[in-house]
Amino acid sequence: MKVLVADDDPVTRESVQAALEAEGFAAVTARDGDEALEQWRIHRPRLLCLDIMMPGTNGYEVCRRIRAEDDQVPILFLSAKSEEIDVVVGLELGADDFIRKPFGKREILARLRAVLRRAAPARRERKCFELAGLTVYPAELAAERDGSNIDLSPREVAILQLLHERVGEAVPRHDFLDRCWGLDYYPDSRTLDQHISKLRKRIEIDPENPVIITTVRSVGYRSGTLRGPRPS
Amino acid sequence: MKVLVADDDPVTRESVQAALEAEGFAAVTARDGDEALEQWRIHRPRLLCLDIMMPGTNGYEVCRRIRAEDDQVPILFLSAKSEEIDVVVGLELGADDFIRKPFGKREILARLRAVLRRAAPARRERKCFELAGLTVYPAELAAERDGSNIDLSPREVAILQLLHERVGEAVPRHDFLDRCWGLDYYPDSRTLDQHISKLRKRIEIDPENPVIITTVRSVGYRSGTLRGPRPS
DNA sequence: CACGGCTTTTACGAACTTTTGAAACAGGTT
DNA sequence: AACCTGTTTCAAAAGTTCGTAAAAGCCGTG
Repeated sequence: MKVLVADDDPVTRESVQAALEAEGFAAVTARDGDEALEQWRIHRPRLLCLDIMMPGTNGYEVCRRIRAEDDQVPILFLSAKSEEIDVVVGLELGADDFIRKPFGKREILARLRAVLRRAAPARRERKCFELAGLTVYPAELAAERDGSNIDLSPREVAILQLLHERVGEAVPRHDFLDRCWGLDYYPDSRTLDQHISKLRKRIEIDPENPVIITTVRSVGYRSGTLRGPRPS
Repeated sequence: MKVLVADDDPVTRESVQAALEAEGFAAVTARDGDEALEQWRIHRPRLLCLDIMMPGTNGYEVCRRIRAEDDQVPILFLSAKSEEIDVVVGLELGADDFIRKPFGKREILARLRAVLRRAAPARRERKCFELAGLTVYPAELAAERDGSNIDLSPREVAILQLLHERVGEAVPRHDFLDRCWGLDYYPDSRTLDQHISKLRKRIEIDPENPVIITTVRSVGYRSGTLRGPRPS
């Protein structure tokens, strides 16, 4: 997830960058407002942290210009002088949060996540879905089959969700890694197989002859069948 | 939908008003606590945003007086950046959320809607609610199980309330911190676990095998089981 | 300003999950 | 049948997350 950090003070800039990168964000940096705008156009980060006081174009102005093009992307202001932050500015520019310096690594990460969570598409996942007799409740990290409950880990739910989204399709292994593990993560090992194996043991009636998750050799896995579903 | 905004700072008051009106709410405003009470009697808004520090009758006091007449209407506190929000006091008074200034338009709208959504279906429960055999009396800061009484702190009530609102769901740890501790709280520690642990010792029959509050590893906690128990 | 009662943090073991490497296995080809 | 390729399983190593006791921190009281 790309995040833009704009601050003229190299110490702040770099420490924020380091904190973000340590948590798996890709930080793009800028030294001043104009550079921020330029980087914004190039990278289109999913979130911006803007220092208010910067040489040249200041943070407010950068915000205003970005808002002209995109009124969605979350913007978080950093400021050295708390007194100068004005509530009205926050409301009018569409800022999402303000953080006063000095701030801790934990604080900025927590707020940034809060902002992302809030800005995230308010999509309410459907309450449950079914996969060959197994009812999965994503919000509850649980599933049910024949009346008995099975707890699932977030990863397992993600796997089942992906299979459900593409029922009948052979979903390539790589897509699972992408979706369930995160983009640039690439275990070149038996990780996925292992998860599938464990999952089968818990959700299949007969794990030796899987019905819910079937293997598609040299491609990946599939749930359900194209047309003509008969496990006969 | 009528909303009352009480704040002695005209800038905040007017910008919040504008933000609300832009989204289709009818904002009624008040400059201080007494005016807020007066407007409350006249308009009976469906939601209140109260600044904590106001000349004369402060926000907490306004809340207390309104609660004497109506323990349903959602109340949301605004607080200036410098003051510590006393979440415990707020929870005791029956506050529904806290917002720290300065705040973004999106933040206040998001929180306001969240509060409304929460309050809408199951209005503040009559007097009590049940959670796996435990009857909780929020107003009395107490619970009852098998006839014996258990005293609870406001924080504990808040935790149980959140679990009740989302029975069956795996409620993320962060949601507890947000709701039960308030903003600006970034514990890097086992604070939540500690509270859960203490709570379990007092409310569970067998704290080693919790039934009321179960943990959902890597997510948070859950109470109860699947909501739609049978899609049969 | 010490004391008691809370709450939060620290510290660390226990429990659980994920990853990995090795080896057995299965399907399809030659 | 021998081979090649990709999959499954196993067991153990790594890595996380959780629970809790104990220490530290807070706050109002006497």
